[in-house]
Parts: sequence; C-alpha cells; structure tokens
Amino acid sequence: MGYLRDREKKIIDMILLQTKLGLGAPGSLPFFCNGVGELTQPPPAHMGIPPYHHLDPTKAVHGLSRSPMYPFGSQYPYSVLPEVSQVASWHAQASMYSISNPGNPAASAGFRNYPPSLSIPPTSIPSDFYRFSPGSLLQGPGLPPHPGLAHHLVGTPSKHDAHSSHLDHNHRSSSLSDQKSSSDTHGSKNASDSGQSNNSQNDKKKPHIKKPLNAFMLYMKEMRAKVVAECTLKESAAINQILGRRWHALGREEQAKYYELARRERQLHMQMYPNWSSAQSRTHHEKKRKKKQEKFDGAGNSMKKCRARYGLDQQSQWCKPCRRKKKCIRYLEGDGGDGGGLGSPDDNLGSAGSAGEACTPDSKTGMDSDMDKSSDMGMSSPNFSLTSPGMSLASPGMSLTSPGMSLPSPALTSPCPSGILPSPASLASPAVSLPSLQSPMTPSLDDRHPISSVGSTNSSANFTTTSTSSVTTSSSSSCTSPVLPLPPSLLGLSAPLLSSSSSKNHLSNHSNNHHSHHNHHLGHLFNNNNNGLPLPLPLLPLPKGPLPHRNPVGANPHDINNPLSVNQLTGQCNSSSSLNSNSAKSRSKPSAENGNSTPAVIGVT
DNA sequence: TCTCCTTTGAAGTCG
DNA sequence: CGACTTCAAAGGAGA
Repeated sequence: MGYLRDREKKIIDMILLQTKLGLGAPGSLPFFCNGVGELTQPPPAHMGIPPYHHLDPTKAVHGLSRSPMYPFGSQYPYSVLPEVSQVASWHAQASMYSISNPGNPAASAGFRNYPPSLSIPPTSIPSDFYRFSPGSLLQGPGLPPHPGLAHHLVGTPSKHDAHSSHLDHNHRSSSLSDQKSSSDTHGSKNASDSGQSNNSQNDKKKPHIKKPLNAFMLYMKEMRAKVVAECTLKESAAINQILGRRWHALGREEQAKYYELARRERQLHMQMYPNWSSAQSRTHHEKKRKKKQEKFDGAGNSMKKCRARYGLDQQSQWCKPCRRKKKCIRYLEGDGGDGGGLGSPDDNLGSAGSAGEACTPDSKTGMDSDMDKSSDMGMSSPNFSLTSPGMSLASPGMSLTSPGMSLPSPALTSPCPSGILPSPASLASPAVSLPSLQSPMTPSLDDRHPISSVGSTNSSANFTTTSTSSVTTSSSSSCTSPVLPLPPSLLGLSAPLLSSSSSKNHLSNHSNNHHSHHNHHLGHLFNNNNNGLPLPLPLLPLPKGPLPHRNPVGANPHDINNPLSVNQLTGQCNSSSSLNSNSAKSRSKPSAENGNSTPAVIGVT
C-alpha cells in the first residue's frame, strides 16, 4: 500500500512538475509512452537495449530501429532518443524515479543530483538518476555534456568518492564554471581523448569513462535509499540482495521503465562518447588487477586454496582471508597444474553454486574438484541426502503444493517493505526451524517455483547435496546430474526461474540473451501469466537420487558466521525474512573467494 | 587506501 | 556462437 501510495504521489508530483515546466503533453507522460502507448510488456534485458554498436547515434536522433528480437518487440516501443519535450518529460520521470521529495532525505540521499545545466530546477528534478543527462541533448550536439554527467562519468570513483562528494558534488559541479571546465575537459567528444595530455597531471587524471548503467543499476540507484530507509540497512551487499529480489518481483511495466531508461542512458552515453567502448573501462581496471596479480605472482604462492589444501578440519592452517571467507592469498589462479580443477578458480563451487559447475562428479570438474565441492559445501559425506529429517522436500513447509510455493503468490507483492519475501512455506518448514538457522530463511521468488524450491530448499535450509546441478541447467547445460523429470516446456519455464537469481554467472551467462530472455519470462510469470504458462506449476516428483544443488548466494550468505550473510545483514529488517540468495556471486567473481564460502552446513550435520 | 561483498544487465573476450 | 569475464552503483567492513 505504502509503495503504491508512494508511486501515486510520485506520479502526481511528476505531473505537477510537468505542468510547471510546461511539458504537459499527455503523451509524454507518464513513463515511456513515446506516443506508442503504454507498455504492455517489459523488454527483456537483451532486448531492451540494442548492442552498443547497434546504437547508431545518427539514427538515434530520429529513431532507434530495433529488430524485434523478442516477440513483443512491437508492443514495447523503443523509440528514439527523446525529443525535446520528451527529454523534459524524461527529466520529469527522473524526478519520479528518484524520490524527489525534499522531505525525504533518505530517499534523496541515494542520488546524485546532477546539477541542472538547463531549465530544469535542480531541486525539483534530481537528474541524478541519469548519468547522461538529456540536458546535453537539449542543448544540442555542440553543447557540452551535462556537467553532472561528466563528473560522474569521467574519472569519478563512484564509491569512495561518494563519501566525500556524494552529497556535495552536486553543488560543486553545479556551478557554471564547473560546467565549463567540465565541458572543456571532457567536451562533447570522447572524453578519454579530450585530455590534451600536455602534462603528467592530465595523464594522471585521464578521465575514465564509466559504463552506462543498466536497467538494474538504475533501479538500484533509485531504490537503494528506500530500502536503506526501510530497513535501516547500510550494507550495500545486503541491500543489493534485497533489490535483486525486488527487481524480480517488479512488475513488467516497472521493469520496462528501467530498461527504457537504461537504453536512453546508453544512447546518451554513446552520443557523448562515440568512441567509447566498455573495453576501456575494462582496461582501466585491468591495470590495477595486473598489478595485484603481479604482486601475488611475486609472492610465489602457487598453492591450492586453503580449503582444498588443508581441508575443513584444519582451518587453523588456512590463511586469514580464507578464514574470513575472502580470497585466498595462497591460491594462485592458473595453478591448474595439480589437483585437477582444484586450482582453477572456477572450481569454487562452493560458492559459486553454479549449476553449470555443480555438475555431477564426473561431469566437468573431475574428482578433485568434486572433493573440493564437497568440502566447499561443507559436506563431510557425499551421500548427504535431502531425505534427512527436517530437510525432506516433502516437509510441510516446503511442500510443492504449499500455498506459499504456488504461483502466483500473494507474497510476491513483497509485504516486507524491504522487498524481502517472507514465505509461509519457509516459515513453516521444519527445515528452517533447524537450530542452525539463526533466522528463518525465506525462499526467494525462485523458490516459489516448485523446481527451484527444490534447490532452494537446500540452500534455505543450509543443506547442500552432492549433486549439483541445478535444474536450471536442464535445458542448456551439459550437466548430467539427476534432474527433475520435466517436460521440455516446463523445463523451458523452469530454467529462467531458476537462473533468475541463482548461478547467474554460469547459467545466465551461458547466453546473455537467453538469460535475459528467461529472466523476463520470470518476470512475466510473476506478474502476469500472459505467456499461457501453466500456473501454478504442477507438483513435481521428488527425485530419488541426490537433489540438484543450488549453492547459496555468493560467499554463502546463509552462513551465520558470514558477516555479510543475508541473515545477519537483513535480519534487522525483517526477522522472518531472508533472501534465499542463490547467488550470483559466482557470476562475476568466480574465483577464489567462492571456494571459501561455505559451511553453514556443517552445523547442520 | 584499497578490496570485498552483492545484485542484474551489457558487452567484451576467448575457444 | 556459446561460455565466460568484467564492469557499472553503493557503502560498510576489514586488511
């Protein structure tokens, strides 16, 4: 209710603002009408924004031609770079997205308010939401980019810089002189080339053009403050988990807005930095990484990770980072020489939890890695079975037919203001009542899917099995682990559900497009079943063998010892909630730290 | 001061 | 072409 009210308020504010700005064209608001009509379906991620090289700035002005890669391409209008009125409405939208209520400091705190170089008052329009302010478009091609944009985009360490300048840099950069200097520095050309590096200082300050934010990033930016305010959480990791959940629970139209925003951001970014490529950002960071790598190389540590090297029973031998579930300092990437997959950063299934990796013992990683898996999972016995008391899938709480598990679920509306989804299923489940769990684990959205609930049962109960492969991969992975016998159609359905938040790294990314596509199916599923998919999903037979394993999020947030565990971080928000984080940690940081995640399981066994 | 955590999406790289 | 990797934001925490 509150959320809806908030939205209504935002819309009203937006309309008022638009009126104030004389931008009252009905077609420009709300959201992304673009004269095409209301969005009926959200764009899949891969559809939402055409590849960078497909974004022709020259065309962009007139319209973005997008091949309808997705069935509803025609329904989802990707029009164009905003026209002037549109751009203004864009600003207005920004005001809506970025809680602009001045009386809500928490809400506004999360946003950088790019100083309006234009006619739009800064106080009313926190264009912060847009790193690539449409202002530059408004001003025309020859005009400098939005100072805020430049400030943010170029050479601004987002993170630590934020501490000092998060709130005030708006003011700093809002001055005309700053605008001028900013534009002088970065110009409308490629900012990375604009340095006129005559002196070393310029070289040092060679601007780093950051990637444009994707839809989820934009969403996070907007909602973070909200979540922080609601949950009094400050840990970004935990907040991001919440936001991830919320993102999935978000309506398709809501998501569509962010995809649209992201698309526009990219367009603007491309216009401003036509020569930019994400490789620049990559190389920018690779330098640091190389340095670090050399550092480790110099140390001559070509060892296995502590976990694999010493085992769980000799944790005293582990290096500190391993004990802290951080990156093993003894582990050297590329130490593939021995131990089969052990040395590979990718064998850190423990955390990684990726179904792709978590295949059957004989599938991919070999025996060693299998052992590693076991140990990573904190399992002493490979025969660990989910049929153990309290973890039975047939347990009432986890019943696949449980109301809490059926789709669509009322719980999807996220009663918890933080977006954490309490579930009767989890709450009632004996599994979650295990003493090892400090706080009840709540199945994620994914968990509400019967199939995923199987896997999530494991994670939410801190049980892992030797098996491994998540059903997620059933349709695309080479995993041969016992998979729930699903008809292809259902598999196709299940995959997105599962991959939506788990094992993203490996599953989702086995094809970005597929992943995104699936994710959108997920969204469709949860918001409206207009795909004609059967809901609720049928009860699935329990597998006889080891159940598919879904490793918990990242460094095992369920590990109560993990300071960043979901429980610890979000418990204060909602004691009955938890993020069943099927993490995607594994996605981007596949290596070392992943293997260190673990062992909440130990306590169970 | 730097890195990690954690999320999703976009884009680059590699085999 | 698929799989994999990195980066974008955020801010607390730890080294």
